[in-house]
Amino acid sequence: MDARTETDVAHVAAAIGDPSRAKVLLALAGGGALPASALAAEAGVSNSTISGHLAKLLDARLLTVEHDGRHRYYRLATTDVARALEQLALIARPLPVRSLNADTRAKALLRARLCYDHLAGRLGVAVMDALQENDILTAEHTGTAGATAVAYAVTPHGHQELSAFGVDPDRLPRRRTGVRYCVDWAEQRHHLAGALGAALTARMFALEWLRHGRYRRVVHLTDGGREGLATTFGVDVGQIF
Amino acid sequence: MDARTETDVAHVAAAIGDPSRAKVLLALAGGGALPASALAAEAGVSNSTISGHLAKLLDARLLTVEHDGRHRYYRLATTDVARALEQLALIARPLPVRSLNADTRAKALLRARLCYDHLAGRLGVAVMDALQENDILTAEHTGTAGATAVAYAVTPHGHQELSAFGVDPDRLPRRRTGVRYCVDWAEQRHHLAGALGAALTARMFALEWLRHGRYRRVVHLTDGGREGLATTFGVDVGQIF
DNA sequence: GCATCGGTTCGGCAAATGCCGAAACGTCCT
DNA sequence: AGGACGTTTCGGCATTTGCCGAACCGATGC
Repeated sequence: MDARTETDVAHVAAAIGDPSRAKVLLALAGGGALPASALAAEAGVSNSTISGHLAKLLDARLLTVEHDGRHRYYRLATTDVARALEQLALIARPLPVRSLNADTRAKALLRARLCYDHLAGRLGVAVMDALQENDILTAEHTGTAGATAVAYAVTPHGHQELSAFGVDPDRLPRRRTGVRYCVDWAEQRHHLAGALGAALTARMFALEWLRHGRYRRVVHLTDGGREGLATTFGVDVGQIF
Repeated sequence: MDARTETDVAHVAAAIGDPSRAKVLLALAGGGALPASALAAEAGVSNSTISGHLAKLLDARLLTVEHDGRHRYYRLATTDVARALEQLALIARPLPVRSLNADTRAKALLRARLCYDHLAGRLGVAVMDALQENDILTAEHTGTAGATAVAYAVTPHGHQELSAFGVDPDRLPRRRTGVRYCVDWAEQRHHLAGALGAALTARMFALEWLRHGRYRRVVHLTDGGREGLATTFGVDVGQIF
């Protein structure tokens, strides 16, 4: 039936396991696409060096390229790649900060960042909390006592609210799990993922509640966003920003 | 609040990303503990070489050691490590088979294997299916249309059945999610994980339905197991073995 | 059509890495 | 106490790997 055999885990891991390449992947973990030169700057190496790295990442199927004239835009190949990165981050030690710049950026990432295509960090967790408190999402601890399944579901009320907000839960891409969570590596708590998380995040960007930072993965909250989150979803961002 | 900053993904990935070390990790992915010499044999390198590798894996927090006299038993540090390996396997290419031995082993892994502490492979998926068909587990596609949450839960009926089988869903370790699924890298479908999956698997081993193979990760189905699975859970293993 | 620009390829260098055998270490057994 | 055993440490070797600058390639634009 299935021709698949043991898989070459070492090859993929080796592809990720170089500081420069990891920086590239993390820079793309915000779901965006960047040209080789930008990635070279991000990793702090020359163009020729990054080119070799990118070739390796392509070979390992971690990235894809889109040719566009003389530009080549690289992005993560699948959401599975992003998921693998998050899973590794869950195990990894915190990295010592090397510069003031890196420090402020690290702090920004802890506050609010993109986990491929949905909101993560303290803001992501706060939104997740607020959605539950306002009866938009329920944490269904189905099963009994010990055997709790931490499944999240959209309530009927939530269905209304979300539609009013501009995210129709019925019109999400089919082939992807709608409501899903992600364990936030920094907060060790859940934030909203899946198709719904992505759609909600996209809508917030569309409404200019959120803005990309200098690094796409970093997310900034606008004044409108601060107000919108408070009035629409009851998110108190006071603790975060 | 939280002192965590950007994490050193590259370091962990590099630790996994060597063929010998990956073999070690995969050998331990069955949840067992092995001494250094056994791991050396598994990876096909000398004792001195494996010692260096093990030191690296310890440094990256992927393994833990238990000293026992002149033996030292190594095992995966956390379930997160196993999860990361599975996630990487989901991306990785199938590895070309090098020997007849490796081929039969690879086929055995596809049939039935341990995913750290619960059953995976075709058998794992078959059990998962049967549990649902027999109303022991329900796939609650909560939410509407597009926003389906694929949460699994134990039914009241299932609660009875499982208790009768010797797995009390109320007495599972608290600190772990009870009902959980895992995407099987070979089958691309769900198999049962979490505390319940682990308990169920353990019980099957206790009843001698399952037996460890030469490699702990490989699982063999006994005659009793074949019958037990059929009568108790309605699993048809005809297609698999 | 020629200069420019983004990107890859090539050559060469320095550093890191995997590997082994020999030796050292600590534990167990007699 | 002495020998066997499982494991780690050390020294040395061959290979791989990351890095850069220079040259090259193809698309763009004046």
